[in-house]
Amino acid sequence: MSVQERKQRERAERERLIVATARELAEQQGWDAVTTRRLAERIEYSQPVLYSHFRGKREIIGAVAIEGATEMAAALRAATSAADGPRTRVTALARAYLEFAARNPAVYDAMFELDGGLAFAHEDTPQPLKDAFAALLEGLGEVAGDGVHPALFTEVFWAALHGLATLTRAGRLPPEDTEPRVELLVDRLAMV
Amino acid sequence: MSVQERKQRERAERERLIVATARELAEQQGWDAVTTRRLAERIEYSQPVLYSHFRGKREIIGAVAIEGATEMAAALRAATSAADGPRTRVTALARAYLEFAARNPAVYDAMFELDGGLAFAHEDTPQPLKDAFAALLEGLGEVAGDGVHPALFTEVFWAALHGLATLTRAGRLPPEDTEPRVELLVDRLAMV
DNA sequence: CTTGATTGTCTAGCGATGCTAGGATCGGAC
DNA sequence: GTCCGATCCTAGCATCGCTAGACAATCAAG
Repeated sequence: MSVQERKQRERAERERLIVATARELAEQQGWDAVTTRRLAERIEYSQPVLYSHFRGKREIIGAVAIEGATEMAAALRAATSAADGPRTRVTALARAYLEFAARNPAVYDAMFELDGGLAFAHEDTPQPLKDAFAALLEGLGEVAGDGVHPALFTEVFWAALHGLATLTRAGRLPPEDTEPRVELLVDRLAMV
Repeated sequence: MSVQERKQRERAERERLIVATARELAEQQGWDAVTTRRLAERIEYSQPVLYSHFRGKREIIGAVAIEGATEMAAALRAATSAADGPRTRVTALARAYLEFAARNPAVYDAMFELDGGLAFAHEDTPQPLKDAFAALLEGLGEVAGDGVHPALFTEVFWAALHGLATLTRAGRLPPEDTEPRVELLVDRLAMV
């Protein structure tokens, strides 16, 4: 039995290596540079090995997205738990979100811009994605205001953050004024 | 001279045909289906003809984006001019924006999701793009609130709309609650 | 220890992509 | 009628995601 277990471990290890390498390559040179050939060469295996772990490139992107969602949830919770008072918490959450997007552009793309073949807003949505939204909800629900459903408020606030993140990174918004934008957003949207 | 003029006219006409066909094909089957071969076949010319008009596929996407920006600006102005009172205007603007994105997904992608090789937030930004932002500014500047720069307010409001548009279309947000989201956004962000 | 089968991996190749070089063809100018 | 330049197409390159089939390593059975 031990032999099979070892093989399973090695297989899982290699799968992690694939995901980590894809992510690294995407962060370094963009997702366009993440071709199955280059990826295979970097992990020092041949192309078909990738397909014994994932159904295709989409699933690899999806795996990076899930990994990213886990990290984002942790980053958001770390930011909110270090702040006291609803207003401070929301601001910290917003900054943490935008910083995560700015520091991990490829991961953010995998989560929200690219097609990773993941389900959203369904029951079969992967747990890490649900959890990332839950982390948003935890920090934002308390400032939704009277008579406003926390989930609805979170969706709107999240959409605003997502818009700021993507438009800024795509060069549609000048990056200098990020801070006043965040303050305006929190000032107006959050009922504190 | 007349011969040259006719040829120029025909050339311009063919260029319009290329852009219109690319847009049509993208709306019908998505941008992935817009390959240079398929596009060439539809306009009944060979592939290289495309490259005598555009530097590459990116520039074709960019041309669709510019065309879309012109239309969006017109749609936004039509919506705001038909409404009276700041509050009604902003709501109409938001609805018009989201409706444009929902009804012209491929064009919206060309403008904001794909790389059309266009400059943004610079002096060499194409005029239609500047004008679309100007249309937003016209409708939103008056509700920025005291001490808030209209351009900054417009950026934030726009980012929120963009986030709603993209997250909804990508299936990240359930589409049913679009209307309450818009109302919440206008309620909170606009100082009316 | 040998054998046979199963598992794992690689080489080679398919169709499709964006893009380009070089030859053919057509039309206007003399 | 003849030439020349502009215009367009055929053919091809490198690269893409993905897969079939050959090959080698590994393990259980005799």
